[in-house]
Amino acid sequence: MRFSHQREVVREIICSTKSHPTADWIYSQAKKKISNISLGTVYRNLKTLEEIGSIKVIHDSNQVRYDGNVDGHHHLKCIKCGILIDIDIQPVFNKKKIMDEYDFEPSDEKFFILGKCKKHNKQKNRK
Amino acid sequence: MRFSHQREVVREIICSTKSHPTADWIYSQAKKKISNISLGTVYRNLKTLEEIGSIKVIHDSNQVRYDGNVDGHHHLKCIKCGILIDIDIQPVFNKKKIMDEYDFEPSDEKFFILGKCKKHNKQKNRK
DNA sequence: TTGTAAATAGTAACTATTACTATTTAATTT
DNA sequence: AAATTAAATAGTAATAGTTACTATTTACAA
Repeated sequence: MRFSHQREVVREIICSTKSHPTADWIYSQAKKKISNISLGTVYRNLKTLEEIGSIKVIHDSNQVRYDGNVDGHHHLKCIKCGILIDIDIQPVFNKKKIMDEYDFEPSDEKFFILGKCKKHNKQKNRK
Repeated sequence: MRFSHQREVVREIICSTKSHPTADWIYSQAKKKISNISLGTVYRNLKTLEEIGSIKVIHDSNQVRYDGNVDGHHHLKCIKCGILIDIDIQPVFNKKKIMDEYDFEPSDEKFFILGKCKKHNKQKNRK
């Protein structure tokens, strides 16, 4: 694949935030560096970057978000403000039951925990 | 809320299948019963039915699907054919760690297991 | 029955994404 | 260093999925 300045800018924007941005936000940030960058270019490069494993796509309800953290991890999602937070825990499940009962061969998991983030829970003893 | 024949038809279509249909498929089925039903009516009723808890919405990659099974359950997804299969297992995770380390108050979970369904795995001793 | 507000059908509008095409550019060859 | 070439781009048009709008219909209460 040929080097592309636009692709590098898009990649850097995604990999330098933990905010799980949308295509539109990435586009607005990219325009700060390349004022005439095209939205189509952003979308094309998002797809390319995902294909080569530089970023991951998160389907968060009806929004598509992008994640520069490509290590296996999962997410907390606040039901009040919608923020997505990376977590490094792995859910445990009965793999044998899945294979035996459903005749299914698991290879990956996507796990979302919904709830209230620190700004929105009712915890009393907050610092 | 007022009774609506259209809403009942939509609900019945969703609740009588395990196929996790899309809005479009529901619309095509609904037309068999009410030939001039409007797609807008289908969408409006999908939203209403979700709000009153009669159905659930599943965000499956870039597709929106509807589920008549409203009991807490999760899904297997085949990476070959895309089929979604209901599973009645619950993932186990370290809730205390989530609360302590992330200051997050979990209330619900969404869990997808990706892999190969019985039609697409490599199991030898199939019946 | 009649009155009414909710729900509908049909259509237009909107949003996110992809497709198209002439031009530009990275990288290779001379 | 200039010429070559195919990949990538900018700008625009098209598409798909969904929501908004409005005149008409319908459930149901008075």
